[in-house]
Amino acid sequence: MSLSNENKLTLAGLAKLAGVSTSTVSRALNDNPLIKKETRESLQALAKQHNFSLNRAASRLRTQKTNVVAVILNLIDDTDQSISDPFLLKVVGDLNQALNQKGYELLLSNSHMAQDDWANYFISSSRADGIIVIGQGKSTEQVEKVAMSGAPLVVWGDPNTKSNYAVVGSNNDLGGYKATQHLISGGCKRILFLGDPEHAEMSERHKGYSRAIKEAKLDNSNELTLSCDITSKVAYEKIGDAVLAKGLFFDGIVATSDMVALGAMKALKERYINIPNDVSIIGFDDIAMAELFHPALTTIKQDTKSAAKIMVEQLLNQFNNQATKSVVLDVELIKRMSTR
Amino acid sequence: MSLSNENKLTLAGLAKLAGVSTSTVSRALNDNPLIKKETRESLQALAKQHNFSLNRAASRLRTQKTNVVAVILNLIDDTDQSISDPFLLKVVGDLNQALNQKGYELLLSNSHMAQDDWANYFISSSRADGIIVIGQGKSTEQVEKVAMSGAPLVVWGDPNTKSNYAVVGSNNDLGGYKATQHLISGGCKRILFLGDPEHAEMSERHKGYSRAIKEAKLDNSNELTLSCDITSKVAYEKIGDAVLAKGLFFDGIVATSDMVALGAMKALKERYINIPNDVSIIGFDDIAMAELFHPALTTIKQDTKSAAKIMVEQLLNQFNNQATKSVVLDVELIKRMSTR
DNA sequence: TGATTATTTGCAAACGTTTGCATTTTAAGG
DNA sequence: CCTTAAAATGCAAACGTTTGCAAATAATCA
Repeated sequence: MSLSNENKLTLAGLAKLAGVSTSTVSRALNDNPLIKKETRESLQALAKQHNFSLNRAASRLRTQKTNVVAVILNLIDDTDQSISDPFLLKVVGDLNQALNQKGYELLLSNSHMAQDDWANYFISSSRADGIIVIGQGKSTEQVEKVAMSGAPLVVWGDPNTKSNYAVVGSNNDLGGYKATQHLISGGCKRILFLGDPEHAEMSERHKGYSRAIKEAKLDNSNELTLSCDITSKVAYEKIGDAVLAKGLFFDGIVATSDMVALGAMKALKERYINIPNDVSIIGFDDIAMAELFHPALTTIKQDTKSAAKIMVEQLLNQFNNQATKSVVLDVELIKRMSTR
Repeated sequence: MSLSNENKLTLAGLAKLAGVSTSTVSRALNDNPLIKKETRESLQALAKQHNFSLNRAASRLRTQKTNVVAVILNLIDDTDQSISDPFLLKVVGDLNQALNQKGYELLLSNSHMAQDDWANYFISSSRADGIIVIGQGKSTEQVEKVAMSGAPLVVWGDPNTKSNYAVVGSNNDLGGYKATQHLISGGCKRILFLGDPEHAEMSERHKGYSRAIKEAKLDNSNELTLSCDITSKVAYEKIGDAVLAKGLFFDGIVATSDMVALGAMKALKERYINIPNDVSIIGFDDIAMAELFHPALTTIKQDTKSAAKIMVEQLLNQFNNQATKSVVLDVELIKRMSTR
C-alpha cells in the first residue's frame, strides 16, 4: 500500500514537506557536513517517519556509481553438479558478507548465463562498478577480455598464473606439496594424484604433488596421475574403472578437491577397501561436510573468509585508482581420519 | 581502455554517428517495430561494432523498472553453517537460471545483512522489482511486512501455512508421511523424528510423521521427537547425547534434512551402530552429496528446479498484476542404502 | 496529380537524484 | 554598527534513457 506508485514520495516531495530545498534534503540524507547538524538530523528523522528511500536508479545515473559488484561463477563444464559445488557457493556467501560490509551489493551471475562480453554487459551498462570472477575456468579468454577493457576486476584462482589482472587464491603448489608430504609421512609409497592438471589451480597442486614425490624419491610414473573432472561423480567412476582395470595399484590419493575425494572414497568403500589402512586419502578445500564423512576427511583448508575480504579490498583499490595486486593465501592441513 | 569514462559512447553519440535521432536509436536497440526493419538492423549492427551498451541506471530511472529480483536467504540462526547449507544454495543457483531465462538478474542478500525493511530497501529504492525469500525463518514477521507493503513477493517455504502471500514449496506433510511409512515398511518399530517442529516446513514434516506413526499404531511418545536445529553439527551432538543417556532406544530416524541426517549418521557410525541394520535413516532434500555418503542416503527429494521456475512465474504474474497463488510441489522417495 | 492514409522519424519533456556555484544567513572582528 | 569571513542553504543544470505526440516521408488510391 505504501508502495502504490501513484504517490511515491520523492526527494522533492520530502523537501516540500520540510520546507527546504531538495539539495538540502539530499545532502542531509547523505550526511553531508555542509548541512547544519540539527537540520540534518531532523530531516533524517522526517525521512524515516515517512519511510522514504532514495531512488537508486536516479542516484546511480547522477553519480555514475552503482555500489554493486557483479560476481560471476566461472563454471567449468555444463553439468549441474559444478554449480552446486559447496566450495564455490561458500565463496559466494563470504563475498556477499564482505561486500555488504563495505556498502556494496552482490549481483550474481555465472558464465553459462552471462553474455559474452562481461565488461560491456556489467560495467559499461552501469549494472555494476566491478567484477569478481570465481574460478579461472578452463580458458582464461573471457577474463582477459575483461582485464583488457580496463574494468575493475579481481579473480579467484591461482595467484601464480601470470596475468595482467589481480588474482587472489590459495598457495596451491604448497597445498599440493603439504598434502602429498602428509601421505608420505604416513607411509604411503604409491600415491595417486586425482584431478585435472589442465586447470590452472589444479595444475599448481599437481606441481606441488610432483615435487614432494620427487623429493621422497617415490614412484612418479604417469599412471599415478589420473586426470579427472572436478565433480565427485566423475571421480567415483574414474577410481572405480582404474581399480577394476589394474587392481589396487596405489596406497594413497591426493584429491584435487573435497568433492573429488568424496567420490573416490565412495568407489573404494564399495570395494571394501579400507580407508585409511589400505588407502589414505586427502582432499582440498575443507568444505563443511568434510568432517561429517566417515571416515572424516583429512584435507587442505582454503580460508575463504579472508579470501573474500581480500578480494573486496583489491577491488576497492581499483575503484580508487590505487595499486592492486595478486595475493596468495596460506593453506592449512586439517588432519582427520582418512589418512594415517 | 574502451571503458575510459571521458568518452563513453552514449545513445546521443551513437545517434550522431548514425545521423539519426536518439529516439530512433533507442527504439531500434529495443527492437521496436515502429522503426523500419533495415534501419533497426543497421543501427543494431553499428551499436555492436562500437560495442555500445545502454546505461541501465538511466533506463531504469526512465522506465521505473529494474529487471532485477532480490533473493534473500532467510537464515535461521547465526551460525556460518546455515549459509553453507547446500540445499539453500542449490535453490539460489536454480533461481539464478530461471530468472535469467526471463531476462531478470539476481541480487543476492540474506537476512543477516539486509536492512530491516526489505520492501523499502529493495523495492521503493528501485534496487529491484520484486523479492524472493528463501525460507520462512523462525518468525514470519519480516516477510509479512513485505507482503503488507504490497511489494511483489514469493517465498520458498511451506505452502500450507496460511498467508496473504504466495508460498512455493514441497508437500512437506506428505514427505514426512512417505519417509516414515518407508521406514515402517522396512520393519522399524520405534522411529525417531529429528528436527525442529517449531519451524514451519519442519512442523509439517512432523505432522506427516505423526500421522504415519499413528496409522501404524506404533509408539508415538514424546521422547521419540528430538527437537534439533537444522545444522548437522547440532544433530550430531543431539544423537550422541541421546544414545549416551538412554542407549539405542530407536531403530529408525526420520531426519528433517539431509544435513541433519548426515550429522546423525556420523554419531551412530562412531558408536559402531550399523546403518541400516540397527538403525534405518532417511533424510529430506536430496542434496548432491546424499548418494556419496556411505551408506548412500535414502531421502525425500525436493524438486528445486521446477520450484525455481514456478517461483519466478508467480513473481512475474505479480509484475503483470495477474493473480498469484501458493503452489505445492510433489516430493519423491529416493531409495538408497541407508534404509532397509 | 492531388488527396488521404500508413509508415517512419524527430522533438522535447520527463524520470529523481547530486553538485558546482551563487546566495543568503549567521558569526566574528574591529 | 559596519565590514568581512564563515556557515548554511538554494538554484539550476546535469546524468542517459524512453515515449507521447507532432512532423515528415512514403505509399495508396481515385
